Amino acid sequence: MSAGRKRAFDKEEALDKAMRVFWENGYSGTSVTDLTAALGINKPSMYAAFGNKEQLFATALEHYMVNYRAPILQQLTEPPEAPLRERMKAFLCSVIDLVSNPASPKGCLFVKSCCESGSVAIPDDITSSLGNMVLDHEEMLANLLEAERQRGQLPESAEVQIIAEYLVTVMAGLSVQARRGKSNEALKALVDMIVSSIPGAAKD
Amino acid sequence: MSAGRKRAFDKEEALDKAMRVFWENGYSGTSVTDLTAALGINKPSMYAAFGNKEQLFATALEHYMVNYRAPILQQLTEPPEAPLRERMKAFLCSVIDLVSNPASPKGCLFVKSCCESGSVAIPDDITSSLGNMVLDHEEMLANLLEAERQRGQLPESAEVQIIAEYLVTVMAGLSVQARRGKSNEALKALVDMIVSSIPGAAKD
DNA sequence: GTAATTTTTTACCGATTGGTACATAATGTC
DNA sequence: GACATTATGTACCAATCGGTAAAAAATTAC
Repeated sequence: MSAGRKRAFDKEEALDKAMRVFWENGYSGTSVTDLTAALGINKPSMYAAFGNKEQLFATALEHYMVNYRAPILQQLTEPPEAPLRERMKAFLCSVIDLVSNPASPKGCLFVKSCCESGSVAIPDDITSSLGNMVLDHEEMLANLLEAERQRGQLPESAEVQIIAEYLVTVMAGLSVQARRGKSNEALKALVDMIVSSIPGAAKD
Repeated sequence: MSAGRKRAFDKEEALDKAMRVFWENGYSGTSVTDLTAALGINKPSMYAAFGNKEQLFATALEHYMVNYRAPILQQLTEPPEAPLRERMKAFLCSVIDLVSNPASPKGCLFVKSCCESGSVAIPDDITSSLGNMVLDHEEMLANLLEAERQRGQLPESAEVQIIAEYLVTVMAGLSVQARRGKSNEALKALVDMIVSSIPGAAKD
């Protein structure tokens, strides 16, 4: 065990709180004072634990992607015996539950950050890593859909790359709609229509 | 004619420049100094002409809605003899041209602002007027679709409200995708898939 | 020309920004 | 207990934030 005074706060808890401040207010809209107030710690403690504002944001964004966004993907693959159409509906409903959860800021932190990226106030490192994240996400979806196609859950002619990009686009749109106030129920009323674009899987 | 020194800059031109700064960097990411630098004027001139930062943003947003976003709606109604499906494609292509125009900031200022809305740094007036704008937009689309339905361009059973919300959702998604770097061509490859969700209009 | 009016320029305001120096407090090692 | 190590609290930094006071410059009305 290393020597020294013990940290008086839980680092993982603090990270989740910081993530929520960024989620609510964005990178530019969040001040270091906002963060330390929400975390209940002083600035030197924050800087010692997380580097600086930019590094804390990057860490918080990754925390969000791993703990909030990534788990939803599971709905798309399980249970494997369910029709793809049903799994897609469940997947989209989970997305909607995330972006319109009453216990969290509205919308998706990732989508919000993408909209903010490219601004002069956003560090270049963050802008480029956000770009990579979207590409990775689309690639993962495309691979997953390709596997479904080979299993016969999509027609042979299905363009999995296009479908993946369509899904990412719709997910981003749902996030914006939730952010501006659309209810969970209103968004779920769109799911059938969204899924009906998927070739083959759309058939009842 | 009123007395006094003449304004040395064109107010409408300055408004368009200010709009582009907000479009690129958002409300929180834009400083008054950024604005005066882009407009080539001093701060007192800006405050005299546009009030303050918040009022200038509200004016710039309206300028955007009227001059950039609203004209696109025309693609959905003209020419009236074209099939709705074709007009919808043209409409979505115009949206894509707006959000991925090389001569403008990427994405849609309106969508970007919706994502920023609700943050503590955003004045409440702006957040609520953004909410109204989305509702107005959806209502306008729904009315327009209802007229098409009565013309026989949509099945009798078509739920025009749902279709309108679906379209607004997809438009927001396209904006986010453009912002994070997707090309005009890549986005247009999604149009057929998007339109194929529209009942009736989807049939060739 | 003179007065009234409006814009521009310069210089400034208090408050807040992200970030840190430094002393103190608490812990583990020996 | 002495010492090295780490965290905390206070107090501060230069820079920038949104916004303005006051004087000079330019214009029209008379």
